[in-house]
Amino acid sequence: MDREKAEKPKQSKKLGRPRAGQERLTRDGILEVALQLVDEEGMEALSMRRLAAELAVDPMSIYHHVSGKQAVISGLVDKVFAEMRLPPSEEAAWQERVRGWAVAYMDLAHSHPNLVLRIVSDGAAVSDAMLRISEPLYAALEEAGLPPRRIAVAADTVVDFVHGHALAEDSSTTSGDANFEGDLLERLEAQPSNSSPTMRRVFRALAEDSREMDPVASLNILLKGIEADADDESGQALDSV
Amino acid sequence: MDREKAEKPKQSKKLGRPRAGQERLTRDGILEVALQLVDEEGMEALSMRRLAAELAVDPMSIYHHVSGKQAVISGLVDKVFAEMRLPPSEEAAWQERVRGWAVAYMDLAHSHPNLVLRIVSDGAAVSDAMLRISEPLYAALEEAGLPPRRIAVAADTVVDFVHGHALAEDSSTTSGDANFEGDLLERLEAQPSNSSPTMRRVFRALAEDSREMDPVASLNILLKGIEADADDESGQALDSV
DNA sequence: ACCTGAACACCGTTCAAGT
DNA sequence: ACCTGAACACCGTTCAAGT
Repeated sequence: MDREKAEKPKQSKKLGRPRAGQERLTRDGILEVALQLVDEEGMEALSMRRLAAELAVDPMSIYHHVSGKQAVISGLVDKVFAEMRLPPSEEAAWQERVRGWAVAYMDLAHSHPNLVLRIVSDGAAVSDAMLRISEPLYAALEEAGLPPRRIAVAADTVVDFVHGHALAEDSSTTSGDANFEGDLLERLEAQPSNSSPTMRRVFRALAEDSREMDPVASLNILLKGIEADADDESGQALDSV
Repeated sequence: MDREKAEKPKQSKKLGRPRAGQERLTRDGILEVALQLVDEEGMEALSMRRLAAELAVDPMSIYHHVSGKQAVISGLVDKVFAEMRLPPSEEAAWQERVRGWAVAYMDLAHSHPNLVLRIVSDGAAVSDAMLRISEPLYAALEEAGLPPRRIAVAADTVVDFVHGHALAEDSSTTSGDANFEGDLLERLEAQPSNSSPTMRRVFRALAEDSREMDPVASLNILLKGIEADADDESGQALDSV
């Protein structure tokens, strides 16, 4: 935790013998420096050799603590998930709790933008972490009165949406352009004039509307859909239980 | 389109002069072979050098037709988007048309699993392609009677969900394990016994339920939410217009 | 105009050796 | 036990030269 940061590989390679019991290199220390590197310079800056330089250590030394680069990345995802903190919101309505969970998860992704792609796609690392953080989501959905199968469907829907949204936010900020929304309208109007009439109408109206697009509006759609599902006794098509 | 595939770099490097006007290397030909390579061997098999070998050409020749590796990848994403075909479904209800659009997009992602990560995250390539395929989605949502702002929110919600779902499908099949669902229950029960009671209940019930998890169930939740949004005259919180 | 080869500045990882 | 250095088999891309 309070490991000293090796700011530059400026220290001489010859260090004094480390105090007994306090190893120079630890898995946690490696991950901490790796996370800093990724946060500051992006995923493409993370190489085993660069990481070693940052740690003022021979590249190969790292392999004594983690099995390889893939393990470093998975470790980072894991570490970031461990940071997720939910608002306390115990006796709130289930809708509020679902919203709170989704927002907390979105914030988590948002606070490490360079890692978003791995967070949403590193199946192995994520599924473990997901198990640890998802209970409040499932509990809230159970309180909505849904049977198990519909709880699972609703939870997947929320999680998949959050993942997709995190990616969209990430690649719209990452890929250069500041004004992504107005940009779309421009490119649309550069197209043949009979194409995409509805989108033109929509984006034109949006251009005169300064309000930000709030992902909570999407969450509200999800919540209304889940409510409707909870009120529907008949079981939609195949989904009773 | 009907370019001959260079199966192995078995041809001698010394080729006869190509027929006039029919260049040996074209952007399309490069992308076609690259897509085949990615589909068959995955993203990590795609290197400029490997691609050149597949084309029986010097690695550097490729740079005369595309600006670099990133451009190849964006080109692939673009190419794949161009393949999207919607079911005709003109006079269907708007719900049916939204569902049809989402399913077609999911199928698109599904048919190139190794490219999913780029499809959902290559902002630059995607936003162009997105403009070309999204009109039917926006048109269906307009028919639902939503004002522009809510059309945009609903469309984003659908797109983000589809992206998240495509990723989840991809990494659950990619990351080894066959039985992903049962696997979760096992790992859950290996945890301290007081943890995640709701999730245990849900997954236990699901384990005795052989039916597949159908993403259409999630789409139905979205549709019910959008319907509720369309029926709500008051404008939810900040979203009138 | 189009293609090539050598070269540069990197990668991740294995393996045998050092302290 | 922990760390190291050389080596292997790769990368993407620049640049000057060939036909």
